[in-house]
Amino acid sequence: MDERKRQVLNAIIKDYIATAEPVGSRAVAKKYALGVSPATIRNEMSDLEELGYLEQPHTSAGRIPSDRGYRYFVDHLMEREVLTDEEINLIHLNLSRRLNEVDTFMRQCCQFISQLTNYTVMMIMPQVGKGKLEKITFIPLNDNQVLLTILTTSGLVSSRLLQLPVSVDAKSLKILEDLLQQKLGGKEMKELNVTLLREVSNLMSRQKQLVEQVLELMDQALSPQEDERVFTGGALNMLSQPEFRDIDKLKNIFGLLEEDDKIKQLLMQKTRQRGTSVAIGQELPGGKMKDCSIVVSSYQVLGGMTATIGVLGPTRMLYPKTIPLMEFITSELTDLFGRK
Amino acid sequence: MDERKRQVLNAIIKDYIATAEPVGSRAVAKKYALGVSPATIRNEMSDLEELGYLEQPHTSAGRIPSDRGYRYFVDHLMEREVLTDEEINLIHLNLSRRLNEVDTFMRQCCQFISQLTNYTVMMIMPQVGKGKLEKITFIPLNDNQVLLTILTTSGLVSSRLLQLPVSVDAKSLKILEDLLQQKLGGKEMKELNVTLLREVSNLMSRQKQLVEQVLELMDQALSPQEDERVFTGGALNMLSQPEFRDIDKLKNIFGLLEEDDKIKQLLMQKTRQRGTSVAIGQELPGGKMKDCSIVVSSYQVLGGMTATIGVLGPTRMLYPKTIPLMEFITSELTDLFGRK
DNA sequence: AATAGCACTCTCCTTCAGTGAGTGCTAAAA
DNA sequence: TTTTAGCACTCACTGAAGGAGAGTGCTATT
Repeated sequence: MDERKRQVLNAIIKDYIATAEPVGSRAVAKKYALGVSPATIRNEMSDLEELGYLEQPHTSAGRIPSDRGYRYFVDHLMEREVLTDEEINLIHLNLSRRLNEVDTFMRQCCQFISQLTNYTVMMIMPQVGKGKLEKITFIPLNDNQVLLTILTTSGLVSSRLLQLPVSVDAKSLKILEDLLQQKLGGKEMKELNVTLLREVSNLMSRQKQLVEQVLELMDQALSPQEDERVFTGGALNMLSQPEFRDIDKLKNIFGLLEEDDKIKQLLMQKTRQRGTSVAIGQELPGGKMKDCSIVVSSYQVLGGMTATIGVLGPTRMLYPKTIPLMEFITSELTDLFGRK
Repeated sequence: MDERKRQVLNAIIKDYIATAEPVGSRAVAKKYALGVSPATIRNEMSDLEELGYLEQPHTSAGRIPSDRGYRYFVDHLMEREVLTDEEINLIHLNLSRRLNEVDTFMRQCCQFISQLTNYTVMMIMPQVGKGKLEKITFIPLNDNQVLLTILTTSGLVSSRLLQLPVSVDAKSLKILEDLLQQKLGGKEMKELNVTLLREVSNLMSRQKQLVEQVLELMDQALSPQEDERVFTGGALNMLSQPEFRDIDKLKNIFGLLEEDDKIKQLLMQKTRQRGTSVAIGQELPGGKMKDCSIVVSSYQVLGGMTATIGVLGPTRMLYPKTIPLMEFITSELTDLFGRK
């Protein structure tokens, strides 16, 4: 893999990313003045194909990058674009705006990033289940309804509405609250399973039935299923990509976007790596997304938890732009959620 | 418009709904034994076209229903399908399941209805802003964060996290809470604008600055924009409709689905009518959705508020199935939210 | 008033040749 | 040995032409 091969590969990938059309030897020689003739380029292209970096849709067409080609491009060739001041300002403006409840914030964030990148965005929420419980509160709303709010060390608030089958007076509730606070405060959220809760319930022998019911509701409300919400935005952007003119491909992708579990799987797989990573084409699980890539980036929240953002686009993605963008955004988010 | 014309129109629309292909005179005569020859049918079809109920894609093709034709079908011709026991059970099962926080419930509801109908579903949440304020609570979480929860007469809870720029002690907060409760309790939510809040703030002269800030945050948090959340589900279903093989049409529709404001507009327009109503093709505003219809249905929530569900599909929609389905679902929801 | 017959229209499909972009190979030049 | 020019070849794409098929509209007949 000598220097000229790299130049040729770089040129082809850049051109293909820009045009979505197979790139011919003549075009490379012309646009990216490498000082050699098309014939020479052809030889190099032939070599690159043999090495697995390029593909040919049919014998008399130009070349397109293979997944492996993109991988090499991302790892070794591309020159990262530097964010413009304008973009930086825009990001600051949009991310610093009133720190809402997590839910709203995530939704806005998705929309904003999808506008910025022109790709589809998927996010998973910082998992409440992973911090330590800091404060637990019951608010009696009326005889049957109680609002349960939980604050974790990560600074996240999660609130759930509990429908009680029997009425409870405020005093009993207060006692229960104090007890739970005392027993559960400082514990890891994920330890709050039925077993532990039941232990507590044994202590409250007086109103055993009530306690049991409250605890069961709590357990249910805090289940991971409820916990790890998935957000998406900018699915529309997929429709503008020429590679997804085909309805069947679109069906695959939109099908995935409506299944939260699949998205989680997709994002979690890459989350272990710190910072920003890329999965290209076949590197994605399932095989249904062979023409897609995702840029996955995590940000830290207080308490050592991570939240994850994924940008989904065609393999022919603007990596040199998208990757720095996501790195910057997640570092901003880490800042935002990292300081109290 | 004699009986036979109606039979012919009915037959054509039923056939077109089933096949999405222009319907010819021969096909009508064969499948829907009307006891007359294709030639006779042709004459009737020609008349129906003159009356505006049918259209012809080109001279030598069969006929397809016009928007007006569908309208006549929905209003006068169609035989409503009766829900099967299976469907009724399924609906019961899915709607009665644990009454979660509104948010989660709405999301699940959207998904469920889109699966049931095979169309795209849009919902707007019961508007918190339309009930009366019943109970207001501050929960101090730490020095800077306060959780504001509001219960309305409709039985809905809405909670918002407030970030205070200065720290507040619990006692002051309690005083403020009591005062707000006293002054604002029983007031219509939509009256809770800055003016009224400021009035309150004048009463709290001691800690004026703090109060101002809290109130401003409250006002912001309760703004209608935050209030009227829009949910969608089953956008994927659109991709299976043959009329939306065309990417540009899809873009229009998906574009709309990502704009909450447009959806609100769409649903609100029809909401005034009680019960279930249908908007067909050009009857929809904007002109971008000329091949779509929506079935809009509202359900009542305690306190006289209404929430709205819209089912979006092609004009060639299974009206006889979808309309009864939506009527049943909304009546179930009214039941569910109507009883305490 | 309903129907059979028939010419006519228009789309869709297939075929076919022409065009152009691009390759791969070979032989000559550097 | 590497690079280049030349050239034949391949293959997708386009547009024209022709045939098939579905369906209509008109007219004459029942």
